[in-house]
Amino acid sequence: MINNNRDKNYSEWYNEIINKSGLAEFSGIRGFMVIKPYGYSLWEIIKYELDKILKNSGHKNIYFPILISKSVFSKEKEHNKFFSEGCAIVTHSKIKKYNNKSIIDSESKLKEELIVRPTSESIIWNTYKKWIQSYKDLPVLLNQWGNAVRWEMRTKLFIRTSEFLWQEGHTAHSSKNEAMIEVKKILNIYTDFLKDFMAIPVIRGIKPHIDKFHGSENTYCIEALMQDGKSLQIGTTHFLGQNFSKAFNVKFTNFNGKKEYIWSTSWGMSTRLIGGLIMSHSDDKGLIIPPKIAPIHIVIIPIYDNEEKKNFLIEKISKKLISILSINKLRVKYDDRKMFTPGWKFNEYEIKGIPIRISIGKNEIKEKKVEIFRRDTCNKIYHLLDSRLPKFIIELLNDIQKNIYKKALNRTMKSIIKIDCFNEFKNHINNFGGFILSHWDGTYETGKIIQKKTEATIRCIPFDYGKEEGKCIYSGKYSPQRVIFSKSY
RNA sequence: CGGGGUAUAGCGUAGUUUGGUUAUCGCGCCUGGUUUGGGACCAGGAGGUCGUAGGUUCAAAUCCUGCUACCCCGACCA
Repeated sequence: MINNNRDKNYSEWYNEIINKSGLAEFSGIRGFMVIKPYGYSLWEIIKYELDKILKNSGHKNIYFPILISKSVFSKEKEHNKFFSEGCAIVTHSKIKKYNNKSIIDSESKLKEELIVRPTSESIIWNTYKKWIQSYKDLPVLLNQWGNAVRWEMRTKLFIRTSEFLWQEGHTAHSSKNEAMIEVKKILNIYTDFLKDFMAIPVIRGIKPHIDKFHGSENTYCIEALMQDGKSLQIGTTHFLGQNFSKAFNVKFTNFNGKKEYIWSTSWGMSTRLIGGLIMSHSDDKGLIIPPKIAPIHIVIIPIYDNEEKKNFLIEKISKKLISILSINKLRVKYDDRKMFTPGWKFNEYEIKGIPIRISIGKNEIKEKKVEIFRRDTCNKIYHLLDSRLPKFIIELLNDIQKNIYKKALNRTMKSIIKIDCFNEFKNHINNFGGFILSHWDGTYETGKIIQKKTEATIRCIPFDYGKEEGKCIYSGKYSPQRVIFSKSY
């Protein structure tokens, strides 16, 4: 049972879901998270599926060190300035005992401080310059799975933690056009991944310049709407232009024998995906996990009887069902622990968001059927214990996947609204949240004033909405198209 | 980083105002038994440097100070 109510206290509901489902907890060091077995198995599946897609699209994996020397880190000025505001710095290499206390050995001070990577552009571009000489070496399409550390002021499990796990792609291209294509291609890969695997609909767009990745020319993003009406930036891709190749002096010789700076991109999605997943789908009974990324698709719970004979039959039938489902590549768990009652187990797996639960007891044996519970709707279905059952379950999983997406899509689409009056805008954002399509004059100042007065920010200039000219909702000045406003995480 | 709040067994808590026996209760945990169709029941048991470091006092969970962590609000937020 989740005690907090989604509608009343969203933040505490979110924390309770994570705690009770066993996904993660804070570690005792501010902002750093322990990902527990169930949470990590979820991350492993997300990683496995996304990794497969990235490899299929021509990317290879690499691994760069977690530490970056201060001088390398400092070379690209804009990105350096920004990340310098909050990073972890390694300065010493030894600890010694002094008056029975552990203290840093000042003699072990490093000649040059090392930065725990907040992102890897600098070290990667410092290395790429050794790898790239000719147009024949291009494109470089690499991806890294790792962690990053950013000294965050205010943290929230999975949504913003001081250390997070992610993938960061870093590509090098011979032309601006090719780099632009890459940035948009990855954004579409992310969009499809969110839709097809995580069942999360997103809005694609470009970040206003005031909100782009520092060191990039442009940042593209996908934004997802959470159940409390706030937006979450769930993935980004950056067109870095020639900023990093110039900062690290990475040139290639083109077809005509002339030297040119390289065009580059970077892009990433992180453990924030899990936060978005929780806030998109879960309800007051716990997590709801789309089958495609569920660590367990089906849990089978035997309901025991007093009579040994019947128990034997229950187990025999359960095990047969498990083997059939496993052959169909379904992840099945059989929970025959006798120290927990069926009711206890039902609650447990509902909190954990397992898509399908099957109960088998004396009633099922008598009537040669099974009780099937689907987590997304909490409906119970009965199906005969026959050869059509595996197919039925596979189709049911597909249906659950679709239904979870449909629900999130309806919620998101229903929230999108065009507003042209500032008072109406203010009221709407406070009462309903959601995505608001309004005109903006494109200036930093107007964006800030609107944020101060409404708490809403410009999430993105969307690709798929609001392509008409108009007047800024606040200043009345010219606006080339509508942008997406919302409160956000 | 600023403002506010909190910290007592694995979790949730009483006790703190007004210092004074052996720190309260529930859940969980362990043992035995009966149970098992929506978080079972009975009996017995274990578990505490009261966040941490100091200070005041005959005496500190309780009063004072520093530190740390967590929660809420704000600032910040590829």
